[in-house]
Amino acid sequence: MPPRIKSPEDREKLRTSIIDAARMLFVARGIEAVSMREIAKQINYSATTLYNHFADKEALLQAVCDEDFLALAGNLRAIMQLPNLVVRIQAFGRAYAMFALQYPNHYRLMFMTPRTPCNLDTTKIQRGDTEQDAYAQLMLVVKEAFDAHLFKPEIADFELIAQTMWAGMHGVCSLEIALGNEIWINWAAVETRLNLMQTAILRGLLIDSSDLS
Amino acid sequence: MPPRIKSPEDREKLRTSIIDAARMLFVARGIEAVSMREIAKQINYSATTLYNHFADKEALLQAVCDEDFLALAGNLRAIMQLPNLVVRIQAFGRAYAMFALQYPNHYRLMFMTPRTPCNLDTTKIQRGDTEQDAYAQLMLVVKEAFDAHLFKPEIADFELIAQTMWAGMHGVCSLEIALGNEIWINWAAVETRLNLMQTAILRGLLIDSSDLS
DNA sequence: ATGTTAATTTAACAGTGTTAAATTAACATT
DNA sequence: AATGTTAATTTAACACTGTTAAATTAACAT
Repeated sequence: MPPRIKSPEDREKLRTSIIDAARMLFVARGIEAVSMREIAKQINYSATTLYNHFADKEALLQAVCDEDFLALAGNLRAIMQLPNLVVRIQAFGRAYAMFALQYPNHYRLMFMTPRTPCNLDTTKIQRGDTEQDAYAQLMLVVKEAFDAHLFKPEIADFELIAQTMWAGMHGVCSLEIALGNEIWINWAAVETRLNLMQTAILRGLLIDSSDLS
Repeated sequence: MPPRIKSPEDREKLRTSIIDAARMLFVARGIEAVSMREIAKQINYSATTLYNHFADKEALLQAVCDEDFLALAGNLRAIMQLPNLVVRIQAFGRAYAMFALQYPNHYRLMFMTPRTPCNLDTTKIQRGDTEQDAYAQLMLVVKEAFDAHLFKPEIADFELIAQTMWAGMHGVCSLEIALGNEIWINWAAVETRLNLMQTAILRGLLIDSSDLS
């Protein structure tokens, strides 16, 4: 039996240790294959203790996801500094894809699993904050290129452009995660697929795509 | 207690009635929310009876998916007759997306859920058969356009082209299914996203994209 | 030493997928 | 017609799941 925790700091420590244990197991073996009891055992607590910190498994999942969204946003922040707008967009998409393929179980949790829509009250991510929200970052990058009139003028909505580029990279990544091992598909290398997706979409959207990879 | 079934024909009938019940429940409420007991009750059998026809829940799932792959391929077969190659490709992608959005739980099962790779022995789909396999159909359509030199010459692999177009449409559909209700995303209408995805990719891949939608 | 509070656990509930064993209906054989 | 055989079906159970009410128990204040 572990020593009781009273101070708010230690309580917070326990909370994050639960999240970390949950993440480790989720990433290693997939979400639904991991039980609350296993997570608890990992940190030498009883399963019921988890319910003192999270309403239910879903809430714990949400907390894990929140941290991961923050991590993704952190990864992408450096890229936002690249001077050339098109290069920046390309690097942005590439970094996003690397995150997806490096942590497939994670990515599945975050972007491939329908769940009850994110509760904006319980989440700790400031949506729309370009420091914390990868989607807001994407929007920023695309809007800048949009304002610089890099995109074909018949496309009036920069958010639509952003969502299309997102969907393109997400399509490659999620197919790779879900069906990458199916032998009846003669997959090209995933890097090749990512490259073609990106250049194809950019060629389709940009006015001048003469110097794409 | 239902009358016992002896003849192979009735056995087959029962088998498909299990599959149909499973599909109905899966589509209505999602995969993991449906139990074997529920499926059994739907057809007034005991849960154990299902295990006389399917090794486990996974095998039953596989059987449901198989029939759905066939249905999808059936949907697409009519489109293969369209004379204009580019129009055919566009209609193909659109029909694929309609299938995805009309049966999201289904689609999730088929294309968004990683599972042990399809067992080619137990599946009844003839992979590569353009009558049964939607992927083979896509390959056929794209190859025809490829052989007609409609695509930019620097892209040497027609299968890569097909996989990219697939990933594009899949990206829009799967994001819609997984995150379509998230309120922190200001989604454009899904039809609009599908349209832009298709024209953008085709503009990026085709030599002559002057008369796209 | 006693009482209070809250962190933690134990024990339980209703559910899950799955299986061994027991039923029982339909058939063939005597 | 009575019996035996086969296999379809069910009952009962196992080990697990998420979750919660109730019982513990450690740390604090009085």
